[in-house]
Amino acid sequence: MAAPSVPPLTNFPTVNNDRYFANHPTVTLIEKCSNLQQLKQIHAQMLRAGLFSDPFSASKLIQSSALSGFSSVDYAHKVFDQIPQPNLYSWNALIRAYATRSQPLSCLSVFTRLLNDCSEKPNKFTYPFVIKALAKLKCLELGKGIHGMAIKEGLCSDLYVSNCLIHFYTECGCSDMASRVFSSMPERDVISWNSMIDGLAQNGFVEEAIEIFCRLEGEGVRPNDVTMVGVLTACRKKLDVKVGRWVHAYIEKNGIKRSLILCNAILDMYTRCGSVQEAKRFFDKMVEKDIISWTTMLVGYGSLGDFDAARGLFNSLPSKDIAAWNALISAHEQGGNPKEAISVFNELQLSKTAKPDEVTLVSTLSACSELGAIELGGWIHVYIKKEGMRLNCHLATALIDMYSKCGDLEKALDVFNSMDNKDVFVWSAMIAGFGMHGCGVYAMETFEKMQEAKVKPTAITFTNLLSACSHSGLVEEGREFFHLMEPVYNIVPGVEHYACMIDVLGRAGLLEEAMELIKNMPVARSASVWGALLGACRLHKNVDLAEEAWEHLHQIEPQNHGAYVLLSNIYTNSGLWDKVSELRKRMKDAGVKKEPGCSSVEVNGAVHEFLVGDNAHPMSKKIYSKLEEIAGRLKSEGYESKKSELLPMVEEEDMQEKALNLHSERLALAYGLITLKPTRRIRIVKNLRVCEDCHSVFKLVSKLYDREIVLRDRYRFHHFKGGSCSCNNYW
DNA sequence: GTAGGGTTAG
Repeated sequence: MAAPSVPPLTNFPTVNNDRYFANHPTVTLIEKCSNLQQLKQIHAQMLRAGLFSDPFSASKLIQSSALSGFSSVDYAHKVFDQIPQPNLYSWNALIRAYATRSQPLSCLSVFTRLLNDCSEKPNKFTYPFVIKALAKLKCLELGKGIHGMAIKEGLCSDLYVSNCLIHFYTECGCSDMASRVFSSMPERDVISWNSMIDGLAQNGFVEEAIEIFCRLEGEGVRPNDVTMVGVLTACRKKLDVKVGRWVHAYIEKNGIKRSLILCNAILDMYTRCGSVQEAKRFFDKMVEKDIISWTTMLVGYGSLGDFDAARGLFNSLPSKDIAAWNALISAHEQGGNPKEAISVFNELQLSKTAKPDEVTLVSTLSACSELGAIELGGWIHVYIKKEGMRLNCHLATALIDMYSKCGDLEKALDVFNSMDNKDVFVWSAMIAGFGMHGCGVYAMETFEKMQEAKVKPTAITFTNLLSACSHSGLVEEGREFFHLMEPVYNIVPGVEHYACMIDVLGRAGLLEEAMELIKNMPVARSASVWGALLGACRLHKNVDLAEEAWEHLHQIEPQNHGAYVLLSNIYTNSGLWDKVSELRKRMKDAGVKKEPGCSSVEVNGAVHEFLVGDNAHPMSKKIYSKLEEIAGRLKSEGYESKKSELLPMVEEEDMQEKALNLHSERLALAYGLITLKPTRRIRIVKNLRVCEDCHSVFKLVSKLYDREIVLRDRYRFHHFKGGSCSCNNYW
């Protein structure tokens, strides 16, 4: 840029706030800058020309520095510091700069300085910026204070201030306060309505959001594209494709501007509401698409479990950002395909096309949890520390869940204790961890501490808590929590809570009380309710009630093979052989297949899977000879196998002894004994429940081989050490 | 007599 000729200073008055400055050719050039160098030139000329004595001209420079893409807010701050006597306009310019550049803390600190150093009071322009920063920080209490200040100054009738307050309160999850601001406004514009609709939808008040939208129509306000994005968010959360379709039609009919964001929101609504076909049809018609559109479509394929389509779409992306990787990883993780999720994560690491972010790590950690892949999980923990990522609540929850489900409760507790501000998810995950390891008392203690920390429990917290009670035999406590849920915590017990409670009562042998509870349930009885009762009947050898429970369960889930196996075990234990064969025939006729047992053990970061009687593993021979060695040692210790469990499902009598030895968890155990150093714990994950015989064998092996073994089965953890198990045979 | 607010994917 050619240097503009600077008129001599004497031609211009030097008085503050004189409007002649605004027309100064140098000042008008500010907006035309397209790089930092040009801006710096202007800055220098303005200093030379003495234009900084006019706060207005200097503030123009602040605005340009802060809002242009080529400059920084730090630079804007330097400009501010050169203004000899900044007025409110200059202060506001700097506050705005920090607010829009997402530096809310700096924004607040400048605001505080303004209160002390500026002779003028903050005005209707100051408040919106400050409230925006507070919204970003979700500082509810501070925001209420600022709200109070604004009221005192009589600024709350200002449209902008009120609109910001609505946004602020909904960001803080305080929809009530937002509604109060909204209804007290003397005048509202479309932005007021939009903020209210979107805020309600984001906070899960979907009915209310749609209601407000209907009211907006009645009051003659014309909705715009942003309005419709909010309404679609509500539809998406409601999972109501009918309302979604109606909204889509409304957009077409009323000629609402179809911005890219709005189109993406329509697309997202269809995929989330389960109509991937409609999403695809819409997607194909979209004129403009961005990475969000593609990723949304990818998520849609993932939700259908169509991994090939998801992969195909992913491969066709010209540039793969981290969100696209995340969508693919999450599709596999959510679709019950954790191994593939981990393999995509490894591919991402190798490709280096994007850097894993928090979402990537959370999804991958979930996959590790499912597989019991503690080495990779631990590696991710180290990665988080190495990269200096802040351990937020999402990551902490995922880590606690991973360590718990991989059998390392100590590490889970370390993560838990390292967190300063724990949200309800973090607390609940820790309660679940204690529960599955049979530490019910600690789970309860954690719940107490959670209340001291003033964190409100959710329905999930109670599921975890009740499940902890059942795994530890805490009947009294379970009853008490269950009965306090609604009156004290305002959480209506759902079917999952009833199922846990029946488990609590049933395991303790209180079958009548359990049955009574089932009879009086105000919600529909699920398979899990009858399953819990059936399990209790096995433990307490009640054939009649078992048959009743099984019939109900069978009605709901005719293909549930676990139910067949359980009932069959109950018959076997009572010597009802006729009923066993009758049941076996019924199972065969119904075409129900027993899910094959599958166990995995992680060695050097790789997860090795074993099916029943598997000999696919390259070290198969060694594994079987190890199993023979174990059998020999057990025999010499006087151990005799107990064949009652699961065996009726094996056809030939002489296969029974062999079949026991072929149980997948034993193969995994043998492989662990061969490959892991004697000091290392062996961690095994099994998809089904461990049978009684294997449980006894594991106890003995832990003593004879002096090994710690951690086994996670379908229901809980078993820590074997020195010949005993942490579950105290209560499972 | 200068300025300001709301939206989409994981």
